[in-house]
Amino acid sequence: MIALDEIDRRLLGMLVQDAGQSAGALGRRVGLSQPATWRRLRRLREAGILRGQRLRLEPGKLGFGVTVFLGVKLSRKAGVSLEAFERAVSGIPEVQRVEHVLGLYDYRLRVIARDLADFERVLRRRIMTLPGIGDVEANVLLTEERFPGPL
Amino acid sequence: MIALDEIDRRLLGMLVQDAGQSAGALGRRVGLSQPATWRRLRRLREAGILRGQRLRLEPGKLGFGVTVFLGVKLSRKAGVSLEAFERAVSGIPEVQRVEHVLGLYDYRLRVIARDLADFERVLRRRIMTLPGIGDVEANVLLTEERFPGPL
DNA sequence: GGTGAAAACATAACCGC
DNA sequence: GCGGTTATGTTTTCACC
Repeated sequence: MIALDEIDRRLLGMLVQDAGQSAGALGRRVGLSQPATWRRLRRLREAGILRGQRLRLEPGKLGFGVTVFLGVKLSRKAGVSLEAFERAVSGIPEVQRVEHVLGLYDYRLRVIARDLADFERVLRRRIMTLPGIGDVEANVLLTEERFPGPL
Repeated sequence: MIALDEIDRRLLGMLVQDAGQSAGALGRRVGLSQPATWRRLRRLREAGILRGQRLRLEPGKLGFGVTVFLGVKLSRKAGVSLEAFERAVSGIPEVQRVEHVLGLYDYRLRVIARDLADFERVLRRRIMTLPGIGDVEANVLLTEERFPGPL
C-alpha cells in the first residue's frame, strides 16, 4: 500500500465530487503544475486506488422503471457450489449487481426491470429457477442517494 | 424519451464497460468519425441518459476493509419524518449510500469502516442513535460483482 | 518538482447527402 | 435530419532540466 500525502487526499476529494476534471484544473487548486498533478493521478491509478470511472446511467430513460433488491438464501449449501450459483446468476441480464455477503442472506442482488410485471417474469422464470436458491426477500427501490464517504 | 438506434446502444454498452473512453476510440470501433461519435454522446447526455461519470475508488487501498449492508426498519411508535431520518443518516461519513425501499425494510444503507471494530463504533454511536431507528439487520460484504445489464 | 513540445482529444463551424 | 472534413483550443503525455 502506498503512502498518500495531504495533496493526494485533496485531489481524491476533488475528484470524488466531480470526476472528469482536468489535471490542469485540479493542479491550479492545489498549487501544482499540470504535469505534476497528472503524474500524481497516474501514480494513484497505478497504485490501484483510482480504478477509472463508472458510467452514471439513468435507467428510467432507458425504459427500466423498476429496481428491486433481492436477498437470497441458498437452500442446499452443502450440495450446490457457490460458483455454480454465481455463474448462473451472472447470466441473467436483468441482474446488475451480485454481492456475496455474510449474515442473514447469502447473496444480495440488484435487479432492474421495465415494470413490476416485467419483474415478476424475471423473478419467476430466471431467479426462482437458479440452482440452489432458497428463501428470497425483496425490497423495491423508491429513492437512492450516494455520498462521497470518508476520505 | 428519445429513440436509440443500434449504434447508440453499442456506444452505451462500450461505455458501461469502461467510461472515460474517448470519442475517437469509440468511433473507430463503431465505424464513425470522432466528431460524429461525439455528437451522439452529447445527444445522449442532453437526453438525460448519460448522467456523467463517477469515480471508481478502491476502498481497501484507502484503509477501509469492511463493507456492511444494513437493512433498517423505522420504529412506528414515534412520529419521525423520513426527512429527519434521511438528513441525519446522510451526515454520517461512513454511510456511502442510502436507499429508500419498500418491503421488509424501510432503508438500506451501505456502510464502510476500517475494520470490524471500527464498524462496531459506527454502528453503536452513529447508526443506533438515528432518530426513529427500529430493527437493524446486517450483512457483511465478501465479494461483489457488477454486470452491464440489459441495454 | 518545473518547462516545453507532440500527440490526442473535445468542440464548433461548414459542407454534402 | 444524418455523417464527414476542417479548424481551434484544451488536455494528455512524454521528452528533458
